[in-house]
Amino acid sequence: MVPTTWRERRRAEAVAEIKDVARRLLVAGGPSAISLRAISREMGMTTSALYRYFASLDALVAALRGELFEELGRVTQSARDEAPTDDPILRVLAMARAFRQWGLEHRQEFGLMLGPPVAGVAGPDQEPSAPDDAVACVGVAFLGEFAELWRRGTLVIPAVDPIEGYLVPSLDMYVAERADLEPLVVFAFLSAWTKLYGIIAMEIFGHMTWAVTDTEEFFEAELAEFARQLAGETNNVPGPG
Amino acid sequence: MVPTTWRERRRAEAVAEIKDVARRLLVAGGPSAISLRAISREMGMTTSALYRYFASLDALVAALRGELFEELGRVTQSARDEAPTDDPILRVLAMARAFRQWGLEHRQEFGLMLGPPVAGVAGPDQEPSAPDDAVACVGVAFLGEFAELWRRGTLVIPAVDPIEGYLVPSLDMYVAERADLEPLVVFAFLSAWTKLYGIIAMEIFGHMTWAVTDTEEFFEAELAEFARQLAGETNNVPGPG
DNA sequence: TAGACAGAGTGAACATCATTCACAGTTCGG
DNA sequence: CCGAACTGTGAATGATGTTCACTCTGTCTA
Repeated sequence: MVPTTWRERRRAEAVAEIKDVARRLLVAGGPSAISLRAISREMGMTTSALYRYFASLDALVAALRGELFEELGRVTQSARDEAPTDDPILRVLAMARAFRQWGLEHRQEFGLMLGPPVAGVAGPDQEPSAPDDAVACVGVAFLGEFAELWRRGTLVIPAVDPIEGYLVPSLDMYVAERADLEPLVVFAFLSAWTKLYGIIAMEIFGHMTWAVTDTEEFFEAELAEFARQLAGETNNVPGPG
Repeated sequence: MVPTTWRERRRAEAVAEIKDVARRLLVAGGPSAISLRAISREMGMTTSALYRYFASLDALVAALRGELFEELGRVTQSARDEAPTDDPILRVLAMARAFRQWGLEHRQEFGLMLGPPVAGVAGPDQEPSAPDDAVACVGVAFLGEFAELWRRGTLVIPAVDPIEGYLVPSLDMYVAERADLEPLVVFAFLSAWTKLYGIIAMEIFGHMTWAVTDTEEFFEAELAEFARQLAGETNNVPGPG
C-alpha cells in the first residue's frame, strides 16, 4: 500500500504538488482560477502532462475537495480531543469554534466544499445519497457527541411531532458502538448541525455584513444560547417593556 | 423615466433578453455556462455587440443577480401578504416556506445569489458592508414581522448575555415606522434568519442527503418547533428512557 | 430640414483555457 | 534484457472574454 518503487514515490509527490498548486490558485483567485495551464506553468511542465495524473480539471478539483474535507475533519476532531473528555457540550463547542475558525481562514476552500455543487465536480451524475458523502466526515463527529450526551441522559431536546420517516435509517452506523440512536437525538443533532452551518456559511459567504458588525461576538452569543438550550436552562423573556 | 424613444425601448428589450438568455444558460449548466458567445449565438448577434449593454461578463452576472434578488423578494413578500395580517407567526412561516420553495425550484439561481461570492461579481473590491446589500431585501421582510411580534408583546425570546456592540446600529431603519428595535429582538431575528438559511442552503446545495431522506418533512418539523419556541411553548424532553 | 453626434452592430484579432493525439524517453518486471 | 507500462513533449482543435477600427442608423439640435 505504501509506495515502494521510485516511480510510485515520484508519482505521489507529483500528485501532491499538483493539488498544492491548485489549492494556491484557488486561494488566490477563487475556483475559476484553478487552471491546468497555470499549474503546468508553475511546475515547469507541459499542460498535457498533467493528464497523466488527473483525467480532467474537474477530477483534479474533486480530488482537492476530498482532501480539504479530510483536513477539516482532522482539524475539528483534534479540537474536540483537546476538550475535556467528560463534557460533551464543551466538546461540541470546541468543534463548532474550530469549524468556524478553519472556514474563516480558508474561505475559498470552504466555498468549494460547502457551497453550491460545482458543475463537473459533484454533478447530478454522481450517486446522490452516497452514505460516505464528504460532508458527513465532519458532521458525524458532532453526531457522536450528541449520542454520548444522550447516553448519559443529560441531553434535553424539544419534543418534535412525527419524527419518523424522514431520517436516513442507518445513521447510527457512524456512531461508536452502534448507539441505536433515538430519532429524537438525530433530530436534535440535525437541528444544531444545520444551524451551525447557517451561521458559519452566511458569515463566510459575506451574507451577514448588512446586519452584524462583530460576527465573532454574534457567533459566541449563539453558541452560549445553544449550550444553554442543551442543558435545558433556557430563560425566556417576554415581550417589550 | 419610462423609456419613450424607440431606441430606448429597443435597448431595454435587448437588456432584458440578454439577461433572460443568461438565466437560461445558468439554469441549464450552472454559473460557468453563462458565456457571452453562447448568448450572442442564441440572439443572432455578434459577441462584441453585447458590450454595448454590459461592460463585461461579470457585470452581466451581477445585474442578473440583482434581478434575481428582486424576484425572490417579490415572491416571499407576496407569500407573506397572502397570510392573515393579524398573525405575524403565520406570516413568518409563509415567507419561510416561499423562500425554500423558490430556492428548490431555482437551485442555480439560489447558488449564484446565496452561495459563496463569485470572483468578479461581488468581490472584495466592492464596498463590504453596503447597507443595501441584496441579501437584505429578503431578510428585512422577516425582520419586519419580528418587529411586529415584539410590538404586540407576544414575542418570547431567550435572554442573551451581552447583546450590544455587534449589531449594525441602524438596522431598525428598515422597519416600518422606525420601531426602535430592542437589540434582543434583532438577535431573535438573526437567530431565526441564520437558521433558516442553514436548513435551506444545506438542502439546496445537496449537503443533507447523507442524513435526511425527506427534506420537506424535516423542514416542516423545524418550522413547527420554531413556531413553538416563538410562542414560548417549548416542551422539552429529558434524556433516554 | 441638414448635418453632427451618439448609439448599435460588425468582423478581425489576441490572449486565455481544456482536451486530444502521435510521438519519444524512462523505468519496471518477468 | 527486452517488452510493456509509465511519463513527458509539442502541435493541434475549439472553446472562451475582451479590444479595436469600422460602418450604419436613429436622434437631436442649429
